[in-house]
Amino acid sequence: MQQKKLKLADLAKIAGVSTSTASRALNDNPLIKQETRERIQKLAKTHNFSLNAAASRLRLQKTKVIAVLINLDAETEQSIDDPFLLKVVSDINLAVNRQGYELLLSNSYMAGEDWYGYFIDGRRADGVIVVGQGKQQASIERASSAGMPLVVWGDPKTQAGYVIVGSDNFLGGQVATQHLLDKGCKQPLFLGEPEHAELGERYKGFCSVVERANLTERAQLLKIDITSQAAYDSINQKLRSDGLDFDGIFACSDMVALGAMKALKERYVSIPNDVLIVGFDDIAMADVSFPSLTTIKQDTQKAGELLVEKLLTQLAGEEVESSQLAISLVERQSS
Amino acid sequence: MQQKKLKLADLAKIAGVSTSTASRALNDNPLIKQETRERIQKLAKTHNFSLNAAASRLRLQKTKVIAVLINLDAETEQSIDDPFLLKVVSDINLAVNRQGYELLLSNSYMAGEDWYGYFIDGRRADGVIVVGQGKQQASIERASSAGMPLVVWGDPKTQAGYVIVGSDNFLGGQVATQHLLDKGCKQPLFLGEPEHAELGERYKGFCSVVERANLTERAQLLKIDITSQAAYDSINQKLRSDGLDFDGIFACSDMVALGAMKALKERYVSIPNDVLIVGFDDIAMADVSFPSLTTIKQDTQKAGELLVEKLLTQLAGEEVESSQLAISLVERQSS
DNA sequence: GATCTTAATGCAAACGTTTGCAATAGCGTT
DNA sequence: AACGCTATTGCAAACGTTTGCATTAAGATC
Repeated sequence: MQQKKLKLADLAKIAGVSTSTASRALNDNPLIKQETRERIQKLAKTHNFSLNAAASRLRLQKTKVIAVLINLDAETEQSIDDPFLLKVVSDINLAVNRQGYELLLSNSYMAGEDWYGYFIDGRRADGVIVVGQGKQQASIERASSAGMPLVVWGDPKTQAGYVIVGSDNFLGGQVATQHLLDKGCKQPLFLGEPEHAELGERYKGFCSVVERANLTERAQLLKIDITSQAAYDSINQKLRSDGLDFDGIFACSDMVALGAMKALKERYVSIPNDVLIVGFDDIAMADVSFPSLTTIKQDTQKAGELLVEKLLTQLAGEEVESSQLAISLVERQSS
Repeated sequence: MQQKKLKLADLAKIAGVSTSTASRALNDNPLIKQETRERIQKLAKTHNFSLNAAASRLRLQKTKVIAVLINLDAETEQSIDDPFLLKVVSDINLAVNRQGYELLLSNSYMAGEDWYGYFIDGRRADGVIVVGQGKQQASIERASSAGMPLVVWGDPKTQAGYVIVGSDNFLGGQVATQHLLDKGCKQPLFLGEPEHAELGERYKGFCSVVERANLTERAQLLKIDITSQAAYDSINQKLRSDGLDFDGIFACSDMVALGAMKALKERYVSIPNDVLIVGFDDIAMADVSFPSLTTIKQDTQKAGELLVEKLLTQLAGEEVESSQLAISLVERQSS
């Protein structure tokens, strides 16, 4: 079994130095002679010694932890199932680790109302990355103005008192829609939820292109919950009631696009011959579906890096600004 | 801006009691008069007071944190992209929170070799949930025999010195394969990686059913990396070199199944008329693909709850045993 | 050889909780 | 009036680091 936990003092005794020296040695403090440092570090390794993070955090008043707060709209407790969001979290995780920080995975359920108190005063994390602006914008705003180091994954165009990193959703909407038109679409349909911050920008992009092409009369908006199931259902229903009165879909996300695609395929509407489809996100499934899905790619890896970098800069006391990530059109069979 | 952080002593002073009383009051210790307790709790709320978790952990020698260690096979640093794994993590997160614990998201990159030292001695977490047995079984074994509270998501049939929670993969393989045969399949193909712990069991289930039906001669194994891309590539290549010499596929995961499906559809092989397909996991995409994918559903929510429950039981000092989750066949259009 | 400088190390306080034990107050019993 | 009992509360130590300051050792300078 495990022998009793070594503390720094024990290690120091073994090495025949004081705890201060041991501490400094482990932190590679140049005050300590190079040789001594190496000796103690080696000793620590052979004895499987680890510093007590709790003690260290108490003394240093910082945690080397970044909290990631997944901001679910749902009032209902439920796990995330959009693969895109999960990908974002996973890429943040990587970026966080690469900077030598650890990642506390949290959500509004744990953090309660007073995020500043919970995370910062509570010494659970040094800063927070919020994934998804959702409807809790009030909580974000409050935490931010309380001085909490904070970066949000959302739409950078949002006018807010906090730093936002996100794709250029407006441009993405334009590119996607323009692509539809270029491919001959005359009756474009937007499938999504314009109330939502990021998706709303995509819709605005859609509208601007449609207007420029004088197609406003023939364009449509189909408002749905942003799940593939809802997309499937509502396209189905629309086909039943209105028939096929559109020839191109810009879906607000890939999951939504895939749901719509399924409904169309079941009714033998040919993609891309009868209806063109463009999605958003570029999740793994976009490439694997049949026909494969044309989409707007969001660079989640870059996103993760940028979110973390901006947060660390804030922690260092410097001012930071929101920024927008470039998007790119990935052309596949559905268009 | 933020006024200076209140400490327990300050709150106590405001309330006109000692810190001990304040501490006990916040922890609802019955030593303190009911009335006093309520008064102090209310005061804490109005002043946005939060206990310093670092100090608390130092003193208590426990963290109320559970670490989730994602055990990637890949030597290459890379983010996870199998939606199923992410779903598992997300459901663990929920279960962890429901028990009043927090979730530290980690991976072998951060934890290094000496997991016990890093998590337990380092006072970063009270216990660890490992997702995926992967190839690091040695690290797991070592941590476990060092006495680390630990539960692994994997295949419960594995003979190992640690507690495992997982689906009945063998039975799942049998059910899936039997279903193929019931639907008239005469030349079943297993698509996956039999070396892998969980997938290997699925393959064994496949074999046992095939044997019982005297189809061993006509059954095939196609060994691939477990990504949809690899599945797509290898089915493509197989069609080119061998032609269509199978009429049913049991894919080791839904992502793999979807990759295979795409290859088949591109060559106008009809699903389910020419080839039946059954997957494993029941990710969201299984329902949305066209044709929708018959699959073996794993109950990730139950998994999350069970993993956490078993870990907490271990923390309480009791012995725990591995256990198997029931699986179920979800029949859709692909079969 | 006394003094100064520099390099390396040690001492002890502080971070903010929790808790065993001691202390106090209030009240009934003899 | 002294005592014992119970219900509350307070005192002070301990958890294991880190770091400002003091100290020591060793070499350099006059």
